[in-house]
Amino acid sequence: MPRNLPKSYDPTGIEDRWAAYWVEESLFSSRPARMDEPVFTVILPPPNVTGRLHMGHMLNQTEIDILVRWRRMRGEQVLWVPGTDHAGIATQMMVERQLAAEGKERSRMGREAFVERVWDWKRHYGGAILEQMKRLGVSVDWSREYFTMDAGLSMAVREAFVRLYEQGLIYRAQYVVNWCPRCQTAISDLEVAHEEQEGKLWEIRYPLAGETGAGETSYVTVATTRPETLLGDVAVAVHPEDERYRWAHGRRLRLPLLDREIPVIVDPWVSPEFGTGAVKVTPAHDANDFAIGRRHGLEAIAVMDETGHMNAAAGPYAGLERYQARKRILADLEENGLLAGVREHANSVGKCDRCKTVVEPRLSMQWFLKVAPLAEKAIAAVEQGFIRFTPDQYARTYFEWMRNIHDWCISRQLWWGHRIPAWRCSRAGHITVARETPAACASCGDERLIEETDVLDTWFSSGLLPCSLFGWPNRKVDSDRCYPTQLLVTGSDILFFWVARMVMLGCHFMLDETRGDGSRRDLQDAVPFREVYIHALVRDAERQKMSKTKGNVVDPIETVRRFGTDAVRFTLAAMASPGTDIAFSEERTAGYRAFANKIWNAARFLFLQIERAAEAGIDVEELLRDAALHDEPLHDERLKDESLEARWIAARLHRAAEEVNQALGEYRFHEAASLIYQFFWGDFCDWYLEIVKLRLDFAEPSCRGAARAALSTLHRVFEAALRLLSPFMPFLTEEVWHALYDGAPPRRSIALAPYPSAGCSGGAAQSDQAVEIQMAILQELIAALRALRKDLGVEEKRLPAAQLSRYAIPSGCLGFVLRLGRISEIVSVDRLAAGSNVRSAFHFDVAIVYDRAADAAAERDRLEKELARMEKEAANAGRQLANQGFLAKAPSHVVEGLRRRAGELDLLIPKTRAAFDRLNGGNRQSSPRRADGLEKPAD
RNA sequence: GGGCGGUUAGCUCAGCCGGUUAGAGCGCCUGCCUUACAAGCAGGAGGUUGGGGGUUCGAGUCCCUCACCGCCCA
Repeated sequence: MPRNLPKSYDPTGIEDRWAAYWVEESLFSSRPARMDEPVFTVILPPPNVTGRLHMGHMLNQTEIDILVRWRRMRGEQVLWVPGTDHAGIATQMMVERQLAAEGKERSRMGREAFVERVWDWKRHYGGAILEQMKRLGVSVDWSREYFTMDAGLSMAVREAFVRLYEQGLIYRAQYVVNWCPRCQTAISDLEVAHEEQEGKLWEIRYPLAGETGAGETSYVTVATTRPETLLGDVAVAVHPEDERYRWAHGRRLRLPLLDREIPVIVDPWVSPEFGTGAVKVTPAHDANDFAIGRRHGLEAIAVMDETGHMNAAAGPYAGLERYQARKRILADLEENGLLAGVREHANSVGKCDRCKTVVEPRLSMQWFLKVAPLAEKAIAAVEQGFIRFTPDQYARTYFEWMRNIHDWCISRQLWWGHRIPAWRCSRAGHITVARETPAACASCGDERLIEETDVLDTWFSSGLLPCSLFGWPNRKVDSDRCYPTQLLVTGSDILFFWVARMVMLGCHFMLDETRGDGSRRDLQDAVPFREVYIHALVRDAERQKMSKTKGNVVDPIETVRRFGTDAVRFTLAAMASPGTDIAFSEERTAGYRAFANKIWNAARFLFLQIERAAEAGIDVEELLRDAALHDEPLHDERLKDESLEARWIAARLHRAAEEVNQALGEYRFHEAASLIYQFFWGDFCDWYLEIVKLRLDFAEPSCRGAARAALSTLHRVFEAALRLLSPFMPFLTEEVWHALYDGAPPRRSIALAPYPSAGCSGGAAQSDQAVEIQMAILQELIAALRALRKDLGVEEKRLPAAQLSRYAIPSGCLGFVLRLGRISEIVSVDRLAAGSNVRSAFHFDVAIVYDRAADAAAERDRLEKELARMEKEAANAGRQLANQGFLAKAPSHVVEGLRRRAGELDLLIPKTRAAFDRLNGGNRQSSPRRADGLEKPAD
């Protein structure tokens, strides 16, 4: 990498090159070189194998990558394991669509051929999202890439299933489950999204059977939102205390349209306030009705098939699609005079999370996991602090869910996934659950076994990842080193789906597991991870949720192409304040692209100086070699740079490093990003670079020593700052860092270099603080000079003289004050002339000698505002300092600080007021007077 | 219905254990192609911290309440 950089930073080719280099060099593979040391293990939340990278992934991966790069640079052994999820429903749908395009159908090709076809698809297209991750340069260990259907992971899934079954925690039962008629599978409660929707509540008369009662007592009116399920009704239920229906207790009704006789039953579950107070009971198509049916020994009549069409039991309506059936049934009821009324009714409709089809509760045989015993341990693990959530309010959400948990329906009627290891014998229908395909029924020895066709919920396998990825239940070595993982970073949307289930399964299985040395794990070491950081959602710039239908989806790869990965990463980090959603904005990203360019140009400046030094005959390479990887830029005795700016920039670097390290430790990405931004741009570029320009005079023999020292400081601070930035902007820093070492860096990558720390002094030392205070005064002085120039309208090219009182510029600093303040000379005087060319600060009064006055109106305005502000503040301070309560109770540094501030105001207010008064007086004169006047002393 | 979070500059957001003058980026205004950078430099304007009440020597920060917005669960 030559030190010859183009004028502006173009990430395009550079990023591709380094992304490839990091993968080729296996830079982030964790060789188990140090077996005895703990490994900082992180699992990538597996994206769907069908997925394409979206902003949520990029945020997630940027955050993990920053933390992981940071820890790696701090010398920890880090292992970040990437992989993908087989995503049962999504992948099956994808391949079915592909087949449909070829005029083929899954059912006709058979299970084996279909599954083979999905594997084909996976081999061809399944790696897309991982390739995108490679392009983004995430520092994962690619040699450990996983797929949830891999043999080892599948074996763990089977083992987990069998064990849970043997422990009585998995059972098979007829139950009303959430059924998606489009996906044609059961889904879990979590996969149903409830939506408030304007619907209707129909009131239907069920006449008394076998007798013709009179008026109100000749029928019972029920209310329902799903009239088509009426065909499966087996009873009408009322509340036992509901006086309106006491007459109907024990009577029988005639089910409209089908003429089946059904009883009126009483059950306290019925809410008299809802609808008419009488509800139809359809055990096969409603979970609550199913429970009532059980209590009353009622049969369940299914009237729909798995596609949402009416079946034979629906009599004349058989074959109709459910909403067609609803229409027809309503029309027929109306015709028969049985429709008593229709009301608008807002009800919550459950939709399939994946395809948005309205879910149809359906009675079917499914496999369930009894979660209560698992939840108990999962709750204890968080309660006892073995798992910590950030932001911590998620712990409460987690508890809320865990404490109200229902059994988990884990079977799916799909072909793609982990097939449930169960067999049913043909003789008696006994179930045999086994690790290996059994030869005969475990109960009756029947050899005619039928394998279960259902597969497991995808989350069942991802829930096992922390265990299965590190070899559970076989290899202990990896588990001992890598389990528990240290950190999980993920979005709140999968808190229950994934996080909670990993905790349940991890605690359950690992608690039984012994380590390699035979010792048992307690709950503290059975948890799947020690820390969970939950990040926010990425929204668009208008804070709208990104969605394909709205068309406001920001494609990260496209955005990266336009602004560079580093800029996008930095944007995400800078906006990732814990607990707050990110409104992703392109303007902001453009701003951080500018930041990248700024650093690029700072590098160009440094390289130019190195070149100039070399031309002047200085042994630059030696200088740079000595400077490699120094966190203490000023600790080299041979190159002691004792200038104020050198000591200042070193102090700032240490302070920034200390604060960045602390912020990252607490997942405050936005704070870390902003600290680095402020340091690099605000301190290093705006001030230090401008000052150091004056020192780099290699030609003048008397300055050579100082110039050499200054170049060394410049180089060291810049190099350390690159390392500070590297986890946030890995590409730019890698490129510049390699260039800095002219292609022969001390490590293969900046990512393997040490992260800057607060320095051996442990942060800003006493002397550093004095330097920072001194520098702050000089900055204020320079700012005052610049403001004065502007007020007085001094032409850009002109360098007027200045006068200064009450302050002596420290030795060695005059040069840069003149240069940055853009003045020709600065004369110390005892008292300054008064006029609009004067600015006062607590530490100094300064004036610019110029033949024009400032705009009086603007100046008056400014002074008036300043005066008002200061007077208000002084009054406030005065009141507080006179308050005995404050003096007695406030901590001493607060009181001291306020006293000091009051002292400053005591000095500044009279000065400002005098200047203001003078300006008012002066204004009465017709023409602007000369403002260079020394005729009147300032107060 | 239950739970959680939010409301701070034109916009997007910080603001830690309550403590001295509420910050940043972008945008805006003014002037500059000052040899690293116009993706830049310099100077500036911009705030009754959603309303009301309380605790406190002291409240953007803690408590109560109202209004509005959002998320999760049923």
